[in-house]
Parts: sequence; structure tokens; C-alpha cells
Amino acid sequence: MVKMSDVAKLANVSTATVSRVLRFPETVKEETRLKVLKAIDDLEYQPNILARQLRRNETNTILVVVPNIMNTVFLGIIEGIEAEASKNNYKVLLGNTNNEVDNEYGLIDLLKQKQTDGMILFSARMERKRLLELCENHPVVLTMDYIDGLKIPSVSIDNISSSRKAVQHLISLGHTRIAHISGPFKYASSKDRYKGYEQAMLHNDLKIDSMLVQEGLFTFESGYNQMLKLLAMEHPPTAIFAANDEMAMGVIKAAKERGLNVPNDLAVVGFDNISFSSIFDPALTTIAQPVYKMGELSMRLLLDQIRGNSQMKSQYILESDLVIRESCGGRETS
Amino acid sequence: MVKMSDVAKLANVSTATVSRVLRFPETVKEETRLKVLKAIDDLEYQPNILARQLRRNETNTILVVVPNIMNTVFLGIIEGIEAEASKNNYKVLLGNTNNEVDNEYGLIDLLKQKQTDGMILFSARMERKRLLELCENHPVVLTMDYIDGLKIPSVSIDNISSSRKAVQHLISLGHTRIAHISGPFKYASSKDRYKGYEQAMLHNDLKIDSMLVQEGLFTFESGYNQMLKLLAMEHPPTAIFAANDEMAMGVIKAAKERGLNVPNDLAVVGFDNISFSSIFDPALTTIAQPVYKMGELSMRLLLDQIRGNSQMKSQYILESDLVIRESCGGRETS
DNA sequence: CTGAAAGCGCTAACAG
DNA sequence: CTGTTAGCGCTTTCAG
Repeated sequence: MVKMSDVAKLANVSTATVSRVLRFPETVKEETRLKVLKAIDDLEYQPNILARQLRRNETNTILVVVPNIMNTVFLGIIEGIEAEASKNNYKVLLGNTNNEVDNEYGLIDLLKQKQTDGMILFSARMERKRLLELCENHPVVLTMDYIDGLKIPSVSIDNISSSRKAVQHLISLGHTRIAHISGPFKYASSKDRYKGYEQAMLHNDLKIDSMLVQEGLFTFESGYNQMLKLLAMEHPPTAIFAANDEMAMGVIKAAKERGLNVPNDLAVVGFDNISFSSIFDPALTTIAQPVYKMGELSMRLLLDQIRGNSQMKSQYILESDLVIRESCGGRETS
Repeated sequence: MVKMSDVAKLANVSTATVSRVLRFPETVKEETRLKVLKAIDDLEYQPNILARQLRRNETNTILVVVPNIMNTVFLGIIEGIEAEASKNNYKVLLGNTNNEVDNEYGLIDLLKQKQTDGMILFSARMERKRLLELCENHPVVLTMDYIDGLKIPSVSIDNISSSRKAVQHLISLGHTRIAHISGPFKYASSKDRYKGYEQAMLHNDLKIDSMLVQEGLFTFESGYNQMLKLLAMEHPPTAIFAANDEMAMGVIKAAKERGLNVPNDLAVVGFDNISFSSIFDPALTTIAQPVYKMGELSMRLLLDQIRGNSQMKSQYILESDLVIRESCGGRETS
């Protein structure tokens, strides 16, 4: 391992000068600089970043905590984070909690031990108190999720108005018996998506039949099963708003099996715009979150905090889009 | 920032003792140990891992270099890597090359600068010479891919025999005009999958019609487009072996649009068993790679190298499975 | 513009 | 079983 002192010796300068050439080249006389650069080259010197980090007390690394890697929505965000991070010379550590709160706690130690300069969380299942304390002492941003009342920098969409938009679309197409297959209500986003459904219905003077609201698990199978339940009703719904695309696909599968044609006999809207929603047959009408942008922005907010120019801890809400494809039939008429 | 010396002072011992309590508790008298632990607790001391890393010259971090994060096959492997890594107290850094060789080179510096203890590569597009040199000086394993002739530790499946198995299945179902939509031939895996197709055909005395082999791009659209070409032939094929699932889905979409029924009028086999292939209608018959296991094994091989007990640099080839679903019709009869 | 020197916080011989 | 001590390799004052 060739080290800085070797370079210094070869170039007949002090290590301080070598260090300067590396970090502030303009402060070194050209002649000396060239000498040093030549020595670096000759020796194929690579600085030991660990030592630098210890000295400077920063790692240029951030931690991304995901509940589940295999989710393409999360992945889109990670892609954005990674892009913005490497643009700023930051590396990203990946932490998978597998939906276990305990793993969240374990990952937090990386921050406390100064192994990363900051952290981006995809969901905050841990105790509020601990989270708050964490945010006060370290750069943290929450993405995809947000916590009411707490002023934690976060980036998300407005799940309520997005869902409202989705349901409103169904209503505009003339549907009145609209069912909702929600996500598990323990997630804030599931509650919000339900609220949006509710608001759109009430706003159009449609009453909400509690039979028409079924709690799913965000999985294909749960969408399929809940749809079967709905189809068994005396007056089944003519349209479904599913809280994510996987469940929407399950819904469509169940409908197809019962001989129903989507969209002619049943209209379906999903949520997330996962990559397969355009490939699925029929292609899914769904709400698209600006995932890449959310990732970039999250990283930028984090950098702001790390660099200390955090104008103020802020919460961003980005626009979502209703992507109209085939699963609801004719375009909006209103 | 409370440091080790603070703990030492409070507990009335030397820093050496504190260090021992942390790393080799059994070598410290219980009484002293408890005193130290209490001090650690009282001060909420968190060791500065950076300093430890510098001193021990190891990071407990490995780097995973992926060509493209948004690929669920890669993701399955990453999941396995991550699981095995965290079981061994290793962290994983994520590097996305976006399919740019230059980014590969950039990421390699992390290894050279001792920022990670080892590296798992998903594809090796860089120059052979550089790769070889890298492997000689650092722990590296190649996964999903392998390089003929070079003895680089790697974990992969046998693409040739897997494809042979897929095509043999179609032949067993009575098909003789079988087309292949390959991946870009610049990838070794594409070539191998083609070879498997060729071998199965020749083995069954079926001649290969070069018109029946079309090079795709591993994308849904390319599968769709190449299928349209095939359908325009005077004697179109009755079965398709696509080099990945996305293309297989494109194939099916094109077939459906032309009024063909899959599997009745056309049998299709894919490759990869991405999660969506079971949801797709018709559910895809495809080759499944043991991705999670590949990830685990890759990580284990890497750890072996890092820890120096690398019995020998070895290349592992895991078994793949033909998953029979709906897209080929009736079960194998042979 | 450059060099000397003092650490960053921890670990690991080596003594005792 | 515990303390002393000498660094890991780099950065950064402070002088010159």
C-alpha cells in the first residue's frame, strides 16, 4: 500500500503539500504541483479514504432504509437517489428492513456511529420519540411517507387528492357503484387513499356502502380474493379503485375468470404505475408517482441538511398523475 | 461526541480496557467489565467506527455493482446478498453503472481506496486485463455472468443447458417450427441462450431456419416488434422461445393482437421467471434462476476471499428450473 | 508557497 | 487481567 508519505518522499516535498495538491491544487505552485502529480502517477498512489474520513469526520455516504427491496416503486426512488448522490460524490448504502421495525433500529446505529452522513427513510415505523430525537441530531429525510404533526423533512405525494382524482375519473365515466380495495389500514398511505375515495364519493353525493370497501394486503392475491368477495354480492360494483397496481391486477384476474370483460363490464383503476401496468392486458389506468424525482429531491434535501444550509426543515408534496390506459374504458367525458 | 477516553475516565480504566470490553468481553474481569459497561451506558457512548476501520484496515462493507437497478432479476440477487451480508455484519454499498463501462471503472476506485472490502459484479464489461488485475489484488466475485477462460470466482446458471431444456419442452409438445428471439448478441448470456436453442433443435434433427432467429433487446417492445416480423412470414412459427420474460410478453401481446390464442395457436417460453410472469395472462412458462440463492452464495464466496480462507477461486454453476405454467399448453407428454 | 507537527478515535503489541 | 504506548494515513493549523 503506497501512502502519502511515499509520494512526498519521491517528490521531495512534505505530506502537507501532497495533501494540498489533492484537495486545493490552486494553492500550490505549478512546478511543485507537477512534481507531485508525477510522483502520484509513478507510484499509482490511491489515497486512503478511511484516513481522510476519520480526519475530516465525514463519510460521503448516505444510508437508504427500505422496507422491502423487491418493490419497483421503491426502486424508482432509489434510482433517483443514487443518481443525485453520485452526482454529488456521495455513495449510497442500502439497508433492507424486511418490514421489521427492529431492523430499523439496527440501521440507525450506522448514523450514530458516524458511518453515514445522513439517512433517507422510506417509512417510519419506529417510535415517534426515537424518530424525533434522531432527526434532531442527524440529517434525515422521509420519503414516500410522512408523519402528521412532526416537522420532519419529507417528500411525498398527496395520497388523498390522488385517490380522489382516480375515483373522480370513474365517476365521470358514469359509475356510481364504486368499490375500494384498500391497503392494510395500519399504513398511513392506505388510510389516505381510502379518504380520497370517500371524499370523491361524498362530493358527488354517492353514498358509501361499507360492503364496497375491502381491506387488502397490497398483493396480487389479496386483490384477487377481495374481488371474489365483491363479485359474490347481490349487486356487485361496476368499478373498482384498488390502492395499488398489484391488487388491481388481481381484481382483473378474478373478473376475467368470472367471464367479465374489463373495461366493458367492469372499470378498474390502480395506484403506483408500476412498470408492468402498461404491459398488463388490459393496460392499467393508474396513478403515477413521480418516483425518480422524489428520489432526487429527497437526496437534495438530505444534502442541504448535511451541508448545513438547510433553509428550514421542510415537507414537500409532489404532483401525481392519472395515467389513463385501457382498464376503465372510454376517456373522461366531463 | 463522547469518545472512548471519556468512558475510560469515568470508569477509571484505560482506553485499552474499554476497547477490550467492546471487542473481547471475556478477556476482562467481570467487575471491571460491568463498570465499563455502566459508563458506556451512562454516556450513551457510540464507538467511532471510522477510527476502528482505519486502525484495523477493514470496512465491513462490500460493493455491489449493478448495470441497472430497475431489473427485478438483479434485485432478487441483491436481496440474497443483502441477507447474507447483514447476517455477517457486513453492509452493502450499491453502485449503479447504468450500463456504462466508465461507471464501472469509477466504482472500482472504491475498492482500491479501501472503502470496501470486496466487490460483487453483475457483469464485467471492462477490459479483461483490468478485471484480471483487479481480481488478483482484491476480493471480487462475478454473479449472473461468467468469463470463459478466466478463473474468476463466479456464480451463475448454465444458460446453454437451461435454454436447451426450455426448447426441448416445446419440442416435446410436438412443435417443430420454433423461433428464437434472442437478447443482444454482445452479451455472453444471449449467445449461450441461443446455443441452447440450437443444440436442442439439432439434437432433435430439426433444422434451424435463420429467419426464425431474431435478435431482440431484452425489452417488451423488442419482443413485440420481432414477433410481428415472424408473423409476417409465409410459414410463421408455432412456438417461440424468448431469451427473457419481457420479450415473451411482447411476443404474446403481438400474437393476441393478430387474433392468435396463446397457447392454442402459439406456444411461448420465456426466461428469468420475473415476478410478473405468474400474473401475466396467460401465465408464462419460463426458466427460473435461483436468484436469492445466487446472491447468498456470491456473498459467501466473497467473504471467503476477504477472510483469506478461499479454498480456491471457484466457479459455481447452479441449477435452473423450468416452471411450467399456461403459455405452452398441455404438460409435457414425452 | 511550503514544512513541521499535532492530532482524528481507536486498536494491539508489549509489559507488568 | 490491565495499562502504556505507538501508531493507522491523512488534514490542518501555525510558522516561516
